[in-house]
Amino acid sequence: MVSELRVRFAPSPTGYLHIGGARTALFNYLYARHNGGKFVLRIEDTDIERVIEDSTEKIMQSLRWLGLDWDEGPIVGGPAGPYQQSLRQDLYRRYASLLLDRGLAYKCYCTPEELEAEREKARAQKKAPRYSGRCRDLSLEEQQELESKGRKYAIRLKTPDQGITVVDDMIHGEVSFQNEEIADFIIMKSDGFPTYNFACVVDDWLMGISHVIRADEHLSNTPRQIMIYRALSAPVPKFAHVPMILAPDRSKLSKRHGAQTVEEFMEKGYLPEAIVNYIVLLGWTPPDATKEFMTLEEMIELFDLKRVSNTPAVYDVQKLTWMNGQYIKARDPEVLVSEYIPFAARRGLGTVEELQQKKEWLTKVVISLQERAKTLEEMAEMSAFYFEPPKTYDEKGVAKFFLKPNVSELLEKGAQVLAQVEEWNEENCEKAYRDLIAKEGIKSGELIHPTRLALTGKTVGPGLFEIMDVLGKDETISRLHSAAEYIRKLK
RNA sequence: GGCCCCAUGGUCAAGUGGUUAAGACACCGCCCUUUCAAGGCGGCGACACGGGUUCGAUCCCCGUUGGGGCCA
Repeated sequence: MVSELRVRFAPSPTGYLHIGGARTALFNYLYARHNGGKFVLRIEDTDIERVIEDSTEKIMQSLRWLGLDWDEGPIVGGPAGPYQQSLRQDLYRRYASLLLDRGLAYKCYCTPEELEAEREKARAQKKAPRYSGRCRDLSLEEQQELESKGRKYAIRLKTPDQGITVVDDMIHGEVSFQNEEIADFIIMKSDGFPTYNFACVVDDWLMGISHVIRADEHLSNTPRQIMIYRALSAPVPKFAHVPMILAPDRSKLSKRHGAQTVEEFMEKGYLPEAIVNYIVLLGWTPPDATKEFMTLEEMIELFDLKRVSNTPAVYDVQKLTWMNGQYIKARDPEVLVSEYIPFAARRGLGTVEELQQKKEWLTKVVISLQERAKTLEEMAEMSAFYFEPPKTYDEKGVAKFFLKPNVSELLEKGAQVLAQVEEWNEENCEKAYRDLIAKEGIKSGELIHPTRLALTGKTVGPGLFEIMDVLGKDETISRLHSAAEYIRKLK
């Protein structure tokens, strides 16, 4: 039987899914799909102290929202479950005692204080602070004596102290580590829980993971993991350590860097396709390096670990935002309206139900803002004037357009000619206005600018006649009168 | 501290032992236009440094510096 290609994404539920994690998940997903393999999701919640309530759910929600569905894992199940480390504790214990029985691991009774003292001493002598191996050759009697004193033990793996361990990495090539640098390390802590490296290896092995694609930061852990595989007589998978995504200050991504979790981007009105497209380009380029826009399907088609770079990338919100704008611009308005509604509701423009009723009208609103808004949140913000007349007028605009002579009269005339328009649409509004402009012998801007300010309170926005069309006849004329009135009072 | 990884413009990033060293975002200018956005055109801007190897290095090797990570 040809062994199956299986990859996994193994987040630990200590927070939300951030950009870096999402990118790692995406690479795994693409590699699996491109090669017809399986994509497994595993939750590494062994370190219970650091687990944050609900974050498993949040992470899974974010993955789904991005369109990265897993073949095996929580919710969907699978033959190698359970897919949560907290439910696999007996497995870790079983294999740890197996290693103990085979003499490949041993019990260590050292207390944290003793270990710390040892480290201090090493540091004082300017030596590498490594575990001495003092419990390695304890006799059974010695062990029993320590245990009778109530000493707890951790389990350490016996590591070779000569030779080298080579990590054959698909991205970095062969990376060698001196075995003497690696002391006997703990695989089971004295509280009975496995360490990260041990749980990870037991799971990857038992879950049949053939390719471990994960962030660079784990490269240094890999020789230790390889030692565990060997002790377990388990096949060593292929490794691919992808470069990390760094915050703008070039440090590791963390809470203090502001918006960077998938959930936050979702709440700000970024589209999942745009996020996926942006992050796939962080560390990978398609064969045609000038091709930037891709659907998930195209990425699956083109993805190849060989074209993943080995240099860390700083993510740039500006470019993500630009790309999001491009996606909004290209989106089917019918679809975009539904995505826009929750943001409009949050902006206080009505309840979701009310807005749903006005979908047809809102489609026009959305179309008028589509090529201007970079996010859905921004679109909701920009759309506010369609819902209510301006409460105030842009200050600079007032100085520039309202304080000119005869402006209120001009706006009244505008209202008059518009009142004559029978079939209210963009073309007819424009025609009425153009005729008036010609008749008055003025430049078009002299009428158009104050009108925009009157209608929206702003000096920027969609095309004027498009605004009129969306606003409707009565509302347009009423806002023109209000502005004319406002101007008269200014004097 | 020890070990490991990395180094092309501000950011992403292509690329080769000989190239005018792509492209995108951002920035600047011009055009279009009723404004903004979008779009079009153009501009600014890079092979970290020092040694080698070579007829020739951005590319290969070594070191330095810088950044990042892991272990403790």
